[in-house]
Amino acid sequence: MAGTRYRPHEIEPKWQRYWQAKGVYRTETGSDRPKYYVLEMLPYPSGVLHMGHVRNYTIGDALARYKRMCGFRVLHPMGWDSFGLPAENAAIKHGQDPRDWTRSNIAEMKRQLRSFGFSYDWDCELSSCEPEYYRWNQWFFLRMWERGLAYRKKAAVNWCPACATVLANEQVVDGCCWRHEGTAVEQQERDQWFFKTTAYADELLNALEDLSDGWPDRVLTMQRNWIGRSTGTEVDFTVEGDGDAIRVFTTRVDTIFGATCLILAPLHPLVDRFGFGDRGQAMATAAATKSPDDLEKEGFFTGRYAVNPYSGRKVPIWVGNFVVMTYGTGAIMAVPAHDQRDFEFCSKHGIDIVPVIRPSDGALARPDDMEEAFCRYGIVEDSGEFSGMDSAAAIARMSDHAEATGFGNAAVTFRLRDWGVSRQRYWGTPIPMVHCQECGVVPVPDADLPVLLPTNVSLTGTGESPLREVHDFVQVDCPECGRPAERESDTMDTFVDSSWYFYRYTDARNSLAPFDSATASKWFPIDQYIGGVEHAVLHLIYCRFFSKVMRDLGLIDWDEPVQRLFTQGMVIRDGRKMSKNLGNVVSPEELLDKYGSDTARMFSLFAAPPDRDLDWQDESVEGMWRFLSRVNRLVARHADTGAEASAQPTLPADRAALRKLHQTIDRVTADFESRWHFNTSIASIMELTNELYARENALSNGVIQECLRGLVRLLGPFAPHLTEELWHALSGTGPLLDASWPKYDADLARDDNVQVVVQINGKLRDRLTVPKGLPKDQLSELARQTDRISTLLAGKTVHRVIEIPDRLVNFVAR
RNA sequence: GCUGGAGUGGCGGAAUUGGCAGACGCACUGGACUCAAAAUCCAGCGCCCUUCACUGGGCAUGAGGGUUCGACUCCCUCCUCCAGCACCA
Repeated sequence: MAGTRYRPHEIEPKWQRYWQAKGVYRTETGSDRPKYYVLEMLPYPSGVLHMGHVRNYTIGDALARYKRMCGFRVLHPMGWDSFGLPAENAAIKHGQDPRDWTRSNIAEMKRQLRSFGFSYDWDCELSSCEPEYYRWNQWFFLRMWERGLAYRKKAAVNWCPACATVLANEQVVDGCCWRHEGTAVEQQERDQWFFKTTAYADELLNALEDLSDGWPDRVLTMQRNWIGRSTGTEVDFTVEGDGDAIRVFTTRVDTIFGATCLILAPLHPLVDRFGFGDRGQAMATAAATKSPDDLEKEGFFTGRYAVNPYSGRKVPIWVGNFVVMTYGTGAIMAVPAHDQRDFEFCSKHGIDIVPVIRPSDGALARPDDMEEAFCRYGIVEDSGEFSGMDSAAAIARMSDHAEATGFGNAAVTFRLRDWGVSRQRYWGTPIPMVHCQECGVVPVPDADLPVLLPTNVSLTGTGESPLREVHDFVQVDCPECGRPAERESDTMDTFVDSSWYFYRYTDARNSLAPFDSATASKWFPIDQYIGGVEHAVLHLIYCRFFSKVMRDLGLIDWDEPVQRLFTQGMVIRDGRKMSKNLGNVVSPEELLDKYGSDTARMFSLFAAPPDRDLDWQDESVEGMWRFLSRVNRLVARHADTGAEASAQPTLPADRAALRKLHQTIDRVTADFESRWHFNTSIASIMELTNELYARENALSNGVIQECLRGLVRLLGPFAPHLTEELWHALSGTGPLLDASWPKYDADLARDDNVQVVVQINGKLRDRLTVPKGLPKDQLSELARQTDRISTLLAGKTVHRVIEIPDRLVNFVAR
């Protein structure tokens, strides 16, 4: 029975118990209803739900409920990204076991999620720190190893002193750690495991085009930039004296006759060979700790020369701090006349400037007059047989020439690097590899998976993997020769865990495989993925890479896992992102205690369109509480009347109420189907509520029942507890999710009369109420006859009449 | 520097296709109810001018220009803010 007071703290737990007892959110399988997979990014179990989570899950939950009511079978799962540093740091700080800490956080967060009433099917819950899950990380690692997609190499890697571990390139932000703003990332040489993401660089880039319908432009652009494909030419310069070649990559081979020196990256192997290894190291370290803006271009001459294969010109070999080892070939040709950075470097160090490109409408610059490089395309000069060509033609011909002569070729370079997955930390998936003196690097056989993460490890946070000290773990027999060997002690980046988890949801208890392909194919691709934009180039590239690998392993037969992606905005308060550090957080728990979850959900959807940042204002939450109370009171007054719902108008006001109802159905449905501007959906439901309040006593019983049932169902995806309560009171049945989404009736929604605006010379002068659909000439005739218009038009000549039926008449008059 | 997004009342925001700018909500003001308060209900609420009042008029969507009968919306120039990328050769 609906009470007259809105009491969320009574009804919310009641209906949560009811949903759980009835198994309302269990995923429906084996029906022929169309599928819909709605997924929210899984949280790290920090133990505290914050407003960002609530916003994310409220959007997903509204969509899941809407689709359910529209007749889809919906997969709406939730899990835990439960490996990672905070657990380990808590262990170091408070001496707590990471496993216990994580599990109790999960229990707490799950309780919070349940108290919000999100419609998750907890039967597919997964937690990445459990062996049942992470054994499949290891399984994927072995498959990638077999295909050469997982490999080990010594490399300069990003080292965060605060995390005491290595970071992937994607985890370095402005030269600092993504978790430790202000902690500069250092470069260290280490043996590391990598996943060969670059093997799919072209495909990852090209497939972005297919995603353009369902993914935000912002994310597509970010990924495009991150992959950073650029086309150019690779050219060998021969080192004088020892016949070695230095290969450079350039996008402007047309300028190569103007190359006046070569510049090597400080960590280029030749720098060491020339005897400047230490100096190069020092330079690399100094450069890595500064942002590009503050870095003066510095360098030194190696005393060696190389020969330009096109011109035969002998050029000095320098080392420069602005040349990056990890891009292109780690060496560049400097063309100071046509590249601004080279210009600055060469001017500073007294290296020749030789212009070879002139503007198509001008003359070749004189080196002494140049104040900056001329970087645009133009006409090639002083370049032997290529002189006189325009840049584009020269680039093509010169690349061909390099290839024909054998000193180079056209080439494509990517900014994307292979994904470094080694972490020198405890709380992650053990890498399933063994190092044997005899056999080298040997994979752990499938039959021996999972390689269990040992317990009772002493955690110090010193920088070496804590697992190195666990002798039972490290000392193993070589799987190949049986002799004593050492287990790999690095663990995997936790982004490995989240790269494929959404497949596991479809078959979460499978102990024979990561998932069953046939089962997954019943749900994939993910119809709608929802999460924060901060994962645009981390998770969202890694998971695309994983899907491509899985496809090549024959596990799936599609290319992309996520059909549509939605990135929600941040929650802001006092102009800043809500964060514990800034002390401006609103805890969802507080909100729950004060208003209940429906109010919190409604507000987080109403305050801003979901893709924009949400400005949190405490007073506005109060307004949402008032609205729900209003709905509750309205429905309570008409529940239990025994009246049947009827869409037949009998009283004069009935027609208007039904019209408003169907106009609202139209708007809310449209918002779900296209724009996702739930703030306007809720606004229109408020309008409907206001209208019903205003007409309440003038409506027939049948029509008011009809309108209320419509109202409650429209509100259902946003405020599930209150509407469940009201739906039971109105209809005597439930759950509301089994009720169908209200059907829009265009006839009922149609206005009989419309207000038409009358303008003179584009200025609003009068309004007119006319029957809808009134033809053009009749409309302007009526408009002309009104008192105001006829007065204003008197003595003027009407040159033109613009008529938009049902909207406006504009007299152009003088 | 490059790329993407945004700029509308005191505030969050609306205007879906070039057609009434400010829906809906917050805050505020006034009224009703009440012994009183809370809650609730009703009304008002961009700026300026005009009128005792009814009213009437002008201005206004970051700035300036353009296209159009008509521009928050399209085009050009510029400013500010947010985000991402960046000696990427």
